[in-house]
Amino acid sequence: MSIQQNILVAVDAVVFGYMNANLHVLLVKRKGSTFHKEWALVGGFVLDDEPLTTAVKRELKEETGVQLDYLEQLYTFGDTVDRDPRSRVISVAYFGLINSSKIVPIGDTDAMEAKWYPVNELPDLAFDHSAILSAALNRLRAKLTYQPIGFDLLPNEFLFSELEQLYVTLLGKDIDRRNFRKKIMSFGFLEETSLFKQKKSGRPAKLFRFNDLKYRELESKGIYFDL
Amino acid sequence: MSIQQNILVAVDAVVFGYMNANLHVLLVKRKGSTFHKEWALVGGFVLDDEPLTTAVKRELKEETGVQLDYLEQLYTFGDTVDRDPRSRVISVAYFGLINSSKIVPIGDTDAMEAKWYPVNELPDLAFDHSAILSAALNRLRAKLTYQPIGFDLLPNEFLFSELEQLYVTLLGKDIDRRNFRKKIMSFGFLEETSLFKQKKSGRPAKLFRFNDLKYRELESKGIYFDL
DNA sequence: ACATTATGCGTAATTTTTACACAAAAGTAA
DNA sequence: TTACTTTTGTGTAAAAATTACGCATAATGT
Repeated sequence: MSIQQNILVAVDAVVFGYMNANLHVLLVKRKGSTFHKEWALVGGFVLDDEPLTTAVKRELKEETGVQLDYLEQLYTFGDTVDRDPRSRVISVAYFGLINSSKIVPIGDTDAMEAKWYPVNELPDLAFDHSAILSAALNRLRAKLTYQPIGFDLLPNEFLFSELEQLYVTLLGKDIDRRNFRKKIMSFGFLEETSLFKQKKSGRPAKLFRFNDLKYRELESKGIYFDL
Repeated sequence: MSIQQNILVAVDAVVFGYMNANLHVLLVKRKGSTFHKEWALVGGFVLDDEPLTTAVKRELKEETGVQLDYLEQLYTFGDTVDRDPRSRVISVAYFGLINSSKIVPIGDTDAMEAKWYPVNELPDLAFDHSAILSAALNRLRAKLTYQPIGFDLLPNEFLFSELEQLYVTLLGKDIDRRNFRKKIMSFGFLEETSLFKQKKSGRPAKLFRFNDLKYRELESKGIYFDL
């Protein structure tokens, strides 16, 4: 078998972070010849002997230094704009989340190269990255309602009101605080800590923790988590 | 930008058909040098200027002559066995369904090259095709419960008992005939025809038809279809 | 005509979801 | 120290959805 192909394989990552009660995406300013100085998703070409997820993590490390808490394959975009005029590129897009307490503020200087953008204040993006980002947003919102994925966007210990706020922000619809709490607690993967957190005013609130082990145990029993 | 890559891009299709009250998969017997005479999914290399779905349809036509009623991207398998020892291959897997009345019996001769296999009597498969098939089965089963995808496996006109049987077979759990019917009918995308079908014995049953337009209208209103 | 097979309904019990209000624990300002 | 504001924490009743369940109808075969 002797196949001659001229298609390049790339990976792109849509990485979401949650800060200031808002969803953010990690973008980098391109330095290459194509789309020079434009904002784009983190990504790049896959090495010959490199697994796809390894490629994603490598690019992420090289370009931003960020480490992921959640990563899954999103979709493969193959019928799109070329990166290099001489060759077609197909891009395997990934979708990642990062724990908000691990977020390193980057790109606040003038010589910035990577930056967290609020999803409702996005700049124009290079390539078809707007389409990829849009697909990732849909996936995130859909997944949020049947998989406890929101915890990967919060710090390890968080207030119930923060969790609630996250859902309100990402799903864009109101939640009844009491019913929400009842539902989440009924799943059994959240545990109270002995810690409290005091805001500027109001009653101090318990901090909660997501018990990943417990979650996996429940999941393996085929239990569903509809919100 | 001058990238030298040695990765080949292929597509593979897991095509499901439903016949004799059983789910089947379309397999082909390989003729190439690698995995010669072994059974495999339909697939092949993507042409340089060819969209991915076009490649899937082309391979399908070339190798089996089958036309699809439903096609969606499944997953990209990239960390797997090489097809060609000289190069790495990543494969974008697709997932397709075919209307059971369009199924052409193939491969019943001795010189067969393509064949419908019942999913519970599968032969060993070439490459990592077992893993791909398994992912497709999971996707099919999951999707069946929130999207009216089962109709693409049935003839245009079908009995309610056939639809019910399909769900029982694919989901592997019992269904209350009356509740099932109520639920499906409540969605509003099934319509009665004036036709009847007579089995060997028993009361003749109405034939139903899936109204795709109506479905899309409902779907665009954001209505969900949980089973 | 009688037994057998499969279709086509309707209603009551149970479970899940939704709606809704008030007390408790802090800070702040008079 | 008291009154006011802010935020957390909980329970119950109404409504909706799901589940369980039985019997009449329309054919075939003997």
